[in-house]
Amino acid sequence: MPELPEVETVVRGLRKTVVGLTISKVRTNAPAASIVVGESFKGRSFSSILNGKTIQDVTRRGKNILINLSDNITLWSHLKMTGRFLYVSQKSPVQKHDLAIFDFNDGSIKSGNQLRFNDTRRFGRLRLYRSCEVNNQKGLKELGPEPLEISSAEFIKLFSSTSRMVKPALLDQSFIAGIGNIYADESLFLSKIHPQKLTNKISRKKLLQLHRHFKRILTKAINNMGTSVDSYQGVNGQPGSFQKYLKAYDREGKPCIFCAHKIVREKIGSRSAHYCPRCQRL
DNA sequence: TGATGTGTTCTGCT
DNA sequence: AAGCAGAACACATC
Repeated sequence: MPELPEVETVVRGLRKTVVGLTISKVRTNAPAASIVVGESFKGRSFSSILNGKTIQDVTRRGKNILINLSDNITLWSHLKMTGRFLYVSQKSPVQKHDLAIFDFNDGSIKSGNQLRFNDTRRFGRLRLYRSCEVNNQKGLKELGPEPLEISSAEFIKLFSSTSRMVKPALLDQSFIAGIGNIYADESLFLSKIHPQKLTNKISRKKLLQLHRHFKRILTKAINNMGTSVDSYQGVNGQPGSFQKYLKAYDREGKPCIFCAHKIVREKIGSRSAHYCPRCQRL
């Protein structure tokens, strides 16, 4: 499942492969919901807008990918659960779930590769907006702070500003952006905080630990090119390797690394939470 | 065959 | 107002 480290890995992969290239052709094979064109384009098609545009840079906001194109146009993508960008040879067979295929001008590039947006579950999105309006779109404008940028003081302030269970809060993109189930469970485990603990009832000391731990975990996961417990792959098809460092997520029934008690898995805030009931007390 | 899980958005409840 | 539950989305997997 792509969360911040996986999305960051994809962004870095796109920077290495397609920045500087000019789009020469776009083919789509997607349900209407998967590809959205902003109203200011007045009914023009996705492919006609993209044709001839040069990819200038690629950035990330939370779990969102922003591909900035020439003429102040931004291709905004969210991978949801199974979305992928793959940079592959034009000869590689088109897959059933390749929803969009981008060809590039040859120019000086001789690779003959193309970029494909593939999504088996079709929850992922590609959206086109003018760069000046993209940040005001629903899904981007209400995002909370970036976890790798927030200071410890801001972090403590954020947690004291509300009273809600910490696990659902961490998953709430408007509370803090980019964290999903894997890294929420991992950071709460290392900080020894129960997932149902209320945000404003966590001690300052524990909050500082949580702040430090999730920065450390996210950074280490990025360095390992993400976590592949399911189907996640980077732009070149490579899996991540952070799964070998998981201590709580996907370890139901296995011994806690601190006390050997079994890790439990329980629905909290309608999402499964993995934690050690002995180390993480309410 | 049917339940499950996954991120996000939406609706409706308290 | 804020937070929560549940549904919906689409599909593979078990």
